[in-house]
Amino acid sequence: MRYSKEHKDETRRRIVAKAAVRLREKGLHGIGVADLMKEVGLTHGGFYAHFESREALVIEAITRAMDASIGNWNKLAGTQDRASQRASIVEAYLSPQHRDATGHGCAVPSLGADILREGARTKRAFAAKIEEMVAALGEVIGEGDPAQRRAEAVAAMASMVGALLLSRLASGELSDEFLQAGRRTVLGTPDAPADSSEAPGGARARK
Amino acid sequence: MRYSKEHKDETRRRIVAKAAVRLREKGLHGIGVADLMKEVGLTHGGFYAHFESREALVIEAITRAMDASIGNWNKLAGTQDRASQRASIVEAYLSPQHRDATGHGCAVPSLGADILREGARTKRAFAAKIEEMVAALGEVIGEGDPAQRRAEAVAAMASMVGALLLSRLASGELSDEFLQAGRRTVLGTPDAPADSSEAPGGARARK
DNA sequence: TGTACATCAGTGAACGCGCGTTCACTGATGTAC
DNA sequence: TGTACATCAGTGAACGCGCGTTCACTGATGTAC
Repeated sequence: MRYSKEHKDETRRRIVAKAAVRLREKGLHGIGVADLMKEVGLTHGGFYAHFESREALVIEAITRAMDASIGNWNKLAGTQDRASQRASIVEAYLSPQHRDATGHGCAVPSLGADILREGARTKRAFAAKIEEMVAALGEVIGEGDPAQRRAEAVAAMASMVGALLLSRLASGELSDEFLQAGRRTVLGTPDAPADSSEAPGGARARK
Repeated sequence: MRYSKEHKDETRRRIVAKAAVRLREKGLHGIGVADLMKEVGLTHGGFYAHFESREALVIEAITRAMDASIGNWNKLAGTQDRASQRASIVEAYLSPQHRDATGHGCAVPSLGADILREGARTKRAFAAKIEEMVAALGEVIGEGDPAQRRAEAVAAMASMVGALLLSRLASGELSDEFLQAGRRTVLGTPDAPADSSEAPGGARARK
């Protein structure tokens, strides 16, 4: 063999990693095989030594991206009390950093709509990962019995995904308002339950 | 002139209407000029008698789709007390019907992620419509002073968009759980604040 | 009222381009002897 | 240790296809006379 097994595995890993970033940034059809391989420093013909088809790579890249989210959440489990864990996750998810780092963020807001139009294989893989995300989230942020924890995770995920997507879509002021609203919805209303200190136009503290 | 002015306007309207449906269903690049014109009963060459470019049509179709949402909400204003209006909107938005009717539903969950990768013109048009949606929603469902109403609208929109998107992505059981969770988040927890009657596996009443 | 001409929404072939995939080939390295 | 051969990750031209856009043309109808 020209290259060791490790070399081939490493090349494959680099392709998947790059795809996981670029697909989230540019959409499920936003980058082609040729451009992707060029970014990894190779030519497009070699792609099919690693993957059966473009779709196979897409599924792997998505899986990898979502496993990263799940892994981050699992790592947090048991490190603090549940309320603090919830706060950590929500603050990170609804931060301007996450909003602006599409390529390295959660795949649900950036690729969700795209996935709905893909083939059954891709859709199934994504749906399975969403189940895992809910389960992981329930373990880290939920309180009470399993059903209660799951319900909290489901609700939190919906608000976080919607707030992040809308904060990316909205311009200026409103973008931060979505992040802020999402934090309040999921964490309760810590600072001011019904005050009017958030008059439009005011600067909005983050974090 | 071969056809009256009304005839041309009518043709144009049919193209925009069909595009508004198909784009939401199949994504911003999911239907081409030729197929779209065929669905309207014409050939593709005639397209450019109506639109400067495909992008121009896309912007118009999106605008039309979002105006429909805004119009629906505005129509409701003042017909009931605000709490009932809120319930009407949320029940409709997070209904299985809306989940399953991508082509006729809210453009935000179905096209939001696509929009982020489009040109500045498309992005600006979409952002402006999101502002309008928030404003309309605040008028119909919000309580209190304007800032408070706006904050409620922003929060409600985030939860509704996220819940709908996730309910489309999730398979089986979890799909309904997202709709249910979204309803509870936005409407409060009407039936059972912290009970465990929603054990996984149980049938879930809708409406 | 009747006729010749102008208009222009719609037609359909053609274009240039980018894409996913295929395939014959290369050449560095592991392996057999 | 040294040499001939086999392997296979990676190369780059070529393919078939679909897309957005252009353009010369058509032909039904409005308008001028």
